[in-house]
Amino acid sequence: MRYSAEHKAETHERIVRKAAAEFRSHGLDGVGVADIMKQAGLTHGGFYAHFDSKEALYEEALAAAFSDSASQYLAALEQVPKAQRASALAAMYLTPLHRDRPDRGCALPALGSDVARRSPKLRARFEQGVERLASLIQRDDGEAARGTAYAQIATMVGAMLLARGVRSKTLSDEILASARAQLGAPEMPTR
Amino acid sequence: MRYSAEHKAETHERIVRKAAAEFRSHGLDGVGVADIMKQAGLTHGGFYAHFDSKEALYEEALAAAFSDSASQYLAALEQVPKAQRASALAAMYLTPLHRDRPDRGCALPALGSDVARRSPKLRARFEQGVERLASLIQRDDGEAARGTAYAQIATMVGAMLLARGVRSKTLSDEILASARAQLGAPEMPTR
DNA sequence: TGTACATCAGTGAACGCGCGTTCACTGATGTAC
DNA sequence: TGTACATCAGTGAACGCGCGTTCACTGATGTAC
Repeated sequence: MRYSAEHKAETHERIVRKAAAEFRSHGLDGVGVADIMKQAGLTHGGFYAHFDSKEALYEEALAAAFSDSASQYLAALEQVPKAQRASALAAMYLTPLHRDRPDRGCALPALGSDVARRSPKLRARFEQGVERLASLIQRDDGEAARGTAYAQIATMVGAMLLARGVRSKTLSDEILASARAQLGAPEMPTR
Repeated sequence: MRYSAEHKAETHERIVRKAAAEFRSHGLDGVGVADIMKQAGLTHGGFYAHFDSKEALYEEALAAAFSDSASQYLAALEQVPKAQRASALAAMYLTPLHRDRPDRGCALPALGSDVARRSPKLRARFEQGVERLASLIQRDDGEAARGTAYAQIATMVGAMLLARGVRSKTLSDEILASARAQLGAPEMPTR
């Protein structure tokens, strides 16, 4: 059955979106091509009409994950005065909801350990995600501002990583709370 | 060929040590039982004389990884006045050498994303690693001190995660440097 | 003390399963005439 | 405008490979007598 070009583009995007969620939930090795295709309502054989390899999907899915979360944060931060954006981002980021829903959250803590061992191409995508998140909270483009932004992103990402890895919910909450406090994030975050 | 009890214990420890290094380098799914046994100078069949399953090895290897790095840091920090220990740990931790040698480094950034999706048992081990690292820099046992310690660990772990994930060496160095600056770490770290 | 037997760490072949990828095929729709 | 052919997204079986795990076997050493 032949389909139109728009139909193909839609299908392609649907696969990428599902993959972006599944990879963040279960890791790059934790989901198979067949799983993802099934989630997109297709059979596994058709995968290669859309992608050269699973690796190619990694790249698109990672980019999609960053686009999702970045635009989410961007929309919310637009309504916040520049001076408060850094702490507002921390407040949005460091929530129990974000911890408990990695499939919809930031790909940095979800896939960081994994991506560090993958291809330079994939790490270049990861890098774009880091830069994008950092750019949300840079007040100006001085060197010092860049440095501060990276350190804050590191705190956010590290806190999320630890909060997800730890077994005790109490400790997990405490880790998020202490990172929020460190970054001057308001107590009860919006969103 | 039968061996003495000490021989068995030595072999067991050798397997665990190799596993601790290999898992940190290549991830829990990135190394097979056969790889590890080969590294320990044995064949894969003998694995089950030492461990019930690969999962059991995960647990021992993670504990061993934390013991290694914790005792390493502990020895160095003993010679540092209590008030400077937090920044001294940051200086030791946030080095290019640590970034480039995950096999000998902290398991938190190396395996965090992975462990977050594993069994509660494994996450309990991970939690012990977090507590251990945090305890190195707690000045007293007040609640505030605990919180500060967690936030600092998060910054260190997050910075290492990002520094390893990013493709550009320049950016990677910059991330480490900004986290060091954030944590008041001396410029040229020992070790 | 010397001897026969039991033990069990380690070997290497084999099993079963899942996964990425390939391939022959389908059939609805676009295109050429 | 109508018709024959070409295209190609999607199907589902199959392939090949790696991996965790099992198993029959080995043989040096500990133990019982």
